[in-house]
Amino acid sequence: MQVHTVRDLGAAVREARSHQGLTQAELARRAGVSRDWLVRLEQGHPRLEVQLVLDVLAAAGLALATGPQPPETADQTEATWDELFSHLTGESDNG
Amino acid sequence: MQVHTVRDLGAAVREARSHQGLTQAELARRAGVSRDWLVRLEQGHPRLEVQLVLDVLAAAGLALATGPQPPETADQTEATWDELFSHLTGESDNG
DNA sequence: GCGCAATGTCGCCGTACGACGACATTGCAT
DNA sequence: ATGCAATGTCGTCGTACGGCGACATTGCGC
Repeated sequence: MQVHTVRDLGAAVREARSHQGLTQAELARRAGVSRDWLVRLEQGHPRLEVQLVLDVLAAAGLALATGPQPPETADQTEATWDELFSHLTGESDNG
Repeated sequence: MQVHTVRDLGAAVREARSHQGLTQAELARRAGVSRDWLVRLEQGHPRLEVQLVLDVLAAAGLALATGPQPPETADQTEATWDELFSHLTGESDNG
């Protein structure tokens, strides 16, 4: 999933969290932040400490990668979140 | 390039910047941050505003992506930075 | 040796962060 | 309707951020 704004990060965290059945309180606990703060992240608040964001990403089971922007990118069809998290929500999703 | 800490982000920005022949002042100008701040980012300061970080990433020609952590990841051999930026520093790298 | 550009550092100021505790609201099961 | 868990919001406090301007240092060319 491409990340351009904090809203994207918030959405990713929220998806990952709910797909794992974690509450805000639990994820915040694991990541070492306040629940209050986690709410702000999921809402896309722009002025958050970047290291805390990275901590939460990790605690939520999300990896982050960077690299050169492709010179020109049209519409890249990406997998849905349900697909991305299929290995967490239910191993056997066929049938 | 995997991003785990702010140091990783700082390194990525610095690489991208120098590979494009940009000065700190110029990149800071384009991203709308102070040069002072950009120095802190490249040094891996952990308490930076995440949205500003994203702005600089974009201004430096870096894309950011997130997704579920692979269940188990051994040592993934990645391309070197020189390879990643070959299309910026020199189009023709063959021969 | 000299000048220039780039980088890294410092002190100051206005501002918002991040944690905490309490509360209101929402969603769901019974 | 009731009870409970989860979520979102508010006010307060201590603290560091982010921008600014100036300076020291470094690296390079001549």
